[in-house]
Amino acid sequence: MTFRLYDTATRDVRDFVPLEEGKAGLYVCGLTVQSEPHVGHVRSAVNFDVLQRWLRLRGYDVTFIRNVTDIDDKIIAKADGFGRPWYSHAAAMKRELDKAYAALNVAPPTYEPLATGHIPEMLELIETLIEKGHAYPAADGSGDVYFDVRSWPQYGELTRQGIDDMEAAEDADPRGKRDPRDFALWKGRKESEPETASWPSPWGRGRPGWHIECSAMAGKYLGPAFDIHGGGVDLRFPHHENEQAQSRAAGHPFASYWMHNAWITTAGEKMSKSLGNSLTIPSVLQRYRGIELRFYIVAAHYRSHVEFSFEALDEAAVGFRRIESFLERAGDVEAGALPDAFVAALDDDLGTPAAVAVIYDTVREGNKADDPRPYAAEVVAMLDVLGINPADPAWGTSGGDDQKLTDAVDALVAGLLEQRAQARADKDFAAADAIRDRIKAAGIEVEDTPHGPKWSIS
RNA sequence: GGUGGGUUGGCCGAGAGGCGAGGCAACGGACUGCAAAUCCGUGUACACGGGUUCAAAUCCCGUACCCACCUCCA
Repeated sequence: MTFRLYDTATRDVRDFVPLEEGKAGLYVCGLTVQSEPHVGHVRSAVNFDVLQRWLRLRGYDVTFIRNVTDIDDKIIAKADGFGRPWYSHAAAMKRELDKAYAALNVAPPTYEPLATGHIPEMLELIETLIEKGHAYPAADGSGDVYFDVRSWPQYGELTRQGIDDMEAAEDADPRGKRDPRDFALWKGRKESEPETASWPSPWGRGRPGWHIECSAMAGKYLGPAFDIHGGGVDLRFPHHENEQAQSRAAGHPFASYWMHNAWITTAGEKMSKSLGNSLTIPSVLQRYRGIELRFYIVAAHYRSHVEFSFEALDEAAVGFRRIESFLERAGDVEAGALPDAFVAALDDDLGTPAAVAVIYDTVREGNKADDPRPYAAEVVAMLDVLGINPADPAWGTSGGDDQKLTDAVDALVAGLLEQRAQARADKDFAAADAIRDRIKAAGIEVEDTPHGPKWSIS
């Protein structure tokens, strides 16, 4: 059985055939670090994290590049609002992003290049495009350089659009463009912009256009041709279309497969960066554990639109706790083998919903069995693939004060449970229940198990 | 105008021609002193109208509604 994935470019599910046997080169568009990350951003990261884990488990030597855009219009504009330089703002938001990734157990990529660290590579690519007749410096002396879409007949092939069918942007400032659809490879510095946000170039000081960074960095770290390019659906056009056009026009075959994750919306609206609402990662993590949010994300297919709601997240969290309590009952086990159905699910375009169903089936079998451990071993292995194994150290240890607090509560509850045990032994159930109710009033649930009573925070 | 996607039971969410994915909730039962947990059972769900087929949620035609992208976006 081979891994199959949906390729946006061909619009069908195809066998994954890497360019080089046993290796997989993966480039994913990360974020523009302009504001706090929200649930939608993290969905993309989690989806591609699962892809990375699956490819590795499938035996591929994976090179995973996920870039960070740390210079662009919005960053400059937003930094102004904070009263700090653009680079300071970008760095601060990058730290928030890293925290969010860590909180969701998103494994780090092989390398995480910054746009500002690759200006020479971009300039080189732009010059190649000019030499080949696919780009030109603006005639208006602005210092801008544009990609000439009319010079590239395949323009629009990724998203199956004809140039003449495209609407020109309403706010399109024709500037020095030959065609309104031409896009900026390089932006000449404007007087209003900070000097620090510009770099020297053959066309004067300026900064890179948005798309060129990905072409340059993918080329540098993965080579002119690589296997998979990913990102959110919104990036298909213009970003990915432009990336592909400029890379291929420069003579690079570029990506073999394109993967795009769907949106998470709220109240029917997409989470735009401008909303800045309650769905930032820090705010969601005040109410739910990272592992619960990740489970919620992974329980839906990456290509399906998700309408975010706290009710749905609640349900997911409750369901996930059933898996966790099964593992607690089973005790410590090593990861075992993956059930065939689970492997088949992930091989089929990362079918995580079907994979989660296999986890639940296994949990049920384990709950029925005299010895749950073999089942727990399978469950642990499956959870590891999805990045939601509660025992994974990535979720952090609750040591220190938490542990001291737990010990203190345990000592107090233990005394009460002894009294209750005595009452039960005396068949004085009214007294026994009164003790249990009193403990419950403090927010602690008592359950009787074959191994004696157990308490947990309710 | 162009391009892509969607509409599944009380709710979430898979599936892409033929045994009702899975979860949450609800109800009944087993277990329990009672609970909890766990297990067993209970649902005739596929936007609408036609069509193809022995068989359609799944394919075809049409209709309605929703969403995304068209140079800031995960």
